[in-house]
Amino acid sequence: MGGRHSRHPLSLMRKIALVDMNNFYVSCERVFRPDLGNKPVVVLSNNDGCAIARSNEAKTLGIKMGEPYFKFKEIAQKMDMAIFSSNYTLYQDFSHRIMALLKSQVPLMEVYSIDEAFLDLTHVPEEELFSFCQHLKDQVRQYLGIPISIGVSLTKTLAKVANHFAKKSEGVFILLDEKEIHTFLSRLPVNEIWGIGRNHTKYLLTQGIDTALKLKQAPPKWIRQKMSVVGERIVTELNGKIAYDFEEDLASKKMITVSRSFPKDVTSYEELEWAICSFIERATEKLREERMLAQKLGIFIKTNRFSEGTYYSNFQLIHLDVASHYTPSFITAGKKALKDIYKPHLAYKKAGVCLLSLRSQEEFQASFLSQISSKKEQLMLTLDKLNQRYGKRTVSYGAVNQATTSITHRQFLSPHYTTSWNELPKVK
DNA sequence: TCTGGGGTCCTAGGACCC
DNA sequence: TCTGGGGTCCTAGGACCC
Repeated sequence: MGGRHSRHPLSLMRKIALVDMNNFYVSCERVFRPDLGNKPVVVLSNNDGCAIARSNEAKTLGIKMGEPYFKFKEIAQKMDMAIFSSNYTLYQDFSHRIMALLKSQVPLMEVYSIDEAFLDLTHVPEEELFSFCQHLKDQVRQYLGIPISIGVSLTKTLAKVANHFAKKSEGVFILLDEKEIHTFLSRLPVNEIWGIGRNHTKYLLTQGIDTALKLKQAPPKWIRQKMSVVGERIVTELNGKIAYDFEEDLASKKMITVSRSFPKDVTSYEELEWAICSFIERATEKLREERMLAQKLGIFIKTNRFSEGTYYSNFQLIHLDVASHYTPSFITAGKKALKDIYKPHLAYKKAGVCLLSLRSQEEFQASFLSQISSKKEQLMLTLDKLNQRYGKRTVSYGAVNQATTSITHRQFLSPHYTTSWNELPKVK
């Protein structure tokens, strides 16, 4: 497959692979149910609300991503479709194992999502690329039972494109040759490009840009004006120049969210408060797992966006005095914020919390300690002056030492991370 | 009856400072 | 009538992703 006549000098040419696990959640379920190999299979979201993964057979039957279950329940029964509630723990575990296997085969890898990873294959000679990828694919299939597709090209965006065509062929697709890139981009609808969503598609179509090739050839300045740097980067990448390089460090999280749709409408303040508190509990748990602290808490509540009548959705952000990972301080703030945005006589369908302004414990600790110690120094200087004026021993230096040590201790070594639920009402 | 959950990045505009 | 200018930081909201 292609690449032999590339005009790029080898030394400058990056080869980037995108590995994508096919119909990932469905494939995980199939590992334990080989009998479902050729049957339509669908995995549902939380509360069994809508389809979030579909086997090829289910796609053929017209089941859309995100389609509510009640809308295709009938056809599901008629076609003997296998339906699963989602099991994220299982999928996460599969993902970790596959990523570890891939990582052991390449010098540089970036995990992009639960079912996708970018690999740097620059070191693999062009004529060996195909078999190298084929081997990766076979290994994952053999050891973990999950089918994957691999697309290789010059940039991440083009690797995504290559992967798109890999899915339509044998699962491996190498797209390095300029002419071939041209050909395949001309066959790709503009909305299939990574980063071009509904809104940009709509706009581009009005401008007569309906294929990836036309976007590639669009003037970058005009694109920048209309679609900001994001659009400009996409064009750059389509032209084979890297705009999104591998992420070096394992970037730490910038936000932690916990939210749920309620299976039934929630009307009482107490139930809502209970939900918010349990979300905060889970969110702060995640925060501690990440070894981080947060200084802001956001809470939101929404009524059903699909039902007629007034739609109410509100969000409230609370600034804590001190960054923390201590559940009760967020609970207190959350309860107060909920009072501000809660409106009685409404049926709430969804609520959630998010933690923002995250910092690593180490970073925060360092700045906190330096603040404390500079305060302490100031205090000591003042004490010196006082003692000189009024005679020594008037004020004890020991007291200052003790106070600062105690503050430090309380801030970082408190064992009381979780809260007790005694004061919270139970939901029947 | 029933419609997911968790993220990232960018921009414009306001507040504030010198 | 004339009414600084530049920088930074923060926030809300939009767009997109899996």
